Amino acid sequence: MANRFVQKLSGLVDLTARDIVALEAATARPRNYAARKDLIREGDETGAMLVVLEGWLCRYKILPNGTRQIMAFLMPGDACDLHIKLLAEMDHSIQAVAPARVATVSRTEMQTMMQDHPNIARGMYTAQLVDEGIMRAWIVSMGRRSSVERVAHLICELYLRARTIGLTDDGDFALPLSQIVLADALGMTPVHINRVLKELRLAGAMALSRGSVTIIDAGKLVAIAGFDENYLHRRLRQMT
Amino acid sequence: MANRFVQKLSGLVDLTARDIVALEAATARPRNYAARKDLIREGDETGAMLVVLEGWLCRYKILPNGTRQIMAFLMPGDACDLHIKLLAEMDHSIQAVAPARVATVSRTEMQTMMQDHPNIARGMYTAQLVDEGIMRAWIVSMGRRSSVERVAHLICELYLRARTIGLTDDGDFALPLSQIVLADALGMTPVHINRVLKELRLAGAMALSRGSVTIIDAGKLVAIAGFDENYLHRRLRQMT
DNA sequence: CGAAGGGTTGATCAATTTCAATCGCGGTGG
DNA sequence: CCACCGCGATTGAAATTGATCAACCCTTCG
Repeated sequence: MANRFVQKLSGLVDLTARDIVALEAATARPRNYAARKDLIREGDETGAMLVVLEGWLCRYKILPNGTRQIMAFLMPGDACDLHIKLLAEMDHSIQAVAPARVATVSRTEMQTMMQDHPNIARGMYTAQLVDEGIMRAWIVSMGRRSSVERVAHLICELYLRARTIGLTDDGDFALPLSQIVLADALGMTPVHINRVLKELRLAGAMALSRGSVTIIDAGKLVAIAGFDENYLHRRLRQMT
Repeated sequence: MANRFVQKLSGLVDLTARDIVALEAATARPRNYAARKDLIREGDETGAMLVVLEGWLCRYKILPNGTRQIMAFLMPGDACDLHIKLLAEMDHSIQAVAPARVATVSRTEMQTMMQDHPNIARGMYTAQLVDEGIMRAWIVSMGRRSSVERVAHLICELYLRARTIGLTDDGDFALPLSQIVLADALGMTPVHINRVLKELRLAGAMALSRGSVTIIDAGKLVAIAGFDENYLHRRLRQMT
């Protein structure tokens, strides 16, 4: 099975065979985590950078009133928190939302690799910029989109991200997220998520069941979401 | 008047006299922008990094339905989009919300400075991590806080950020944001912002008028917001 | 002096949450 | 093997939050 980290970076920059060897070596000893297992908790001292090879993680925070907000999903190929060692402690937690295989790369290891492999450095910085764009898109969704638009937008985003790392099968892809997790990510109640999903299904746009999404009518879904993929910056090869 | 960029970075890392000279040289030729002036528009080719010296900017995006969402405020000392040249085009716009004085630093200039001044490099990466934490906090606010909590939380954040660069005067600070701008930042309507501000004033927590905020009872405001300053990472000196 | 842009308030409306109940499924212990 | 349990999914009805619509006021600025 392909190394998703290599696959993702090679979608952002050109990698040489040497670069690929280095990336594979750095992620050669992954660990497995069960769903719902916390990898890092808010308040923990900062540690190594994580690289997701299989499965899904999320960043989240629990509020004083007990509600939870998910701020990001990390799927295979995604890395989190380059340079994180510069901060003293984590301001949020990271959890596996589905069974995951995750490699850890220490800051020094990463720094050495980035010094020796400028393509990798460029790729990492680019990935970080894209992740920031994704966060901004989430802010926009939460602030100014209705619940239906919000759900549709998130599915569009996740579908495209999954597709660039080869995890989609035509209009289908595995989405190992319960409606409760979706609710925590979109700032809604599980009850309302359920109604919105029904609406999208009846509209013939998409259907979610047993851990996988079927895009029934992509055009319709994109129209409902008001989705513009520019923030995912998928056309990078031609830049300097 | 102190160079706010220097002031901000020296709150994150120790700077030598040489570092400070380099930073001052890099920001020596700022330009002035009137309120509401766009510095960068969505779709523009990416350019230099901006450094705010005086005044306030915001990042924002206009949706198809004409509404606007602000995703970040940039105050004096804040820099935006280190490495931005790695992306082909901007996925959002940046505008002055108040009259601003802004320096631009090209990517090569910045790279040279970071190579020659490791402290500056550490400071820039740290600042970027903090900015990401701020974005995540905004996602949490939009997703899981009520309108009163949201307003209170934003004011707490802006107050602390302003204080670390020396822009506060006891419980007072200049907040050059109209209620309309606040509404665009918090995903609410101006009408509702107005009612929430009234509520906070009547509760004796804070008051906003003519471009400045007075924190009447900080404890009360923090309690209403459920504010935890950890995400601003203000105690960094002791790290490696 | 007049116009424009914010700020303020009231009344009504719509979206989403809350509360409550039921259903279905996979896993577990007997 | 089967009854039971717990969690997620689903649906209905009531309650609440925040949006919308519509004035009016005040200050600033040309």
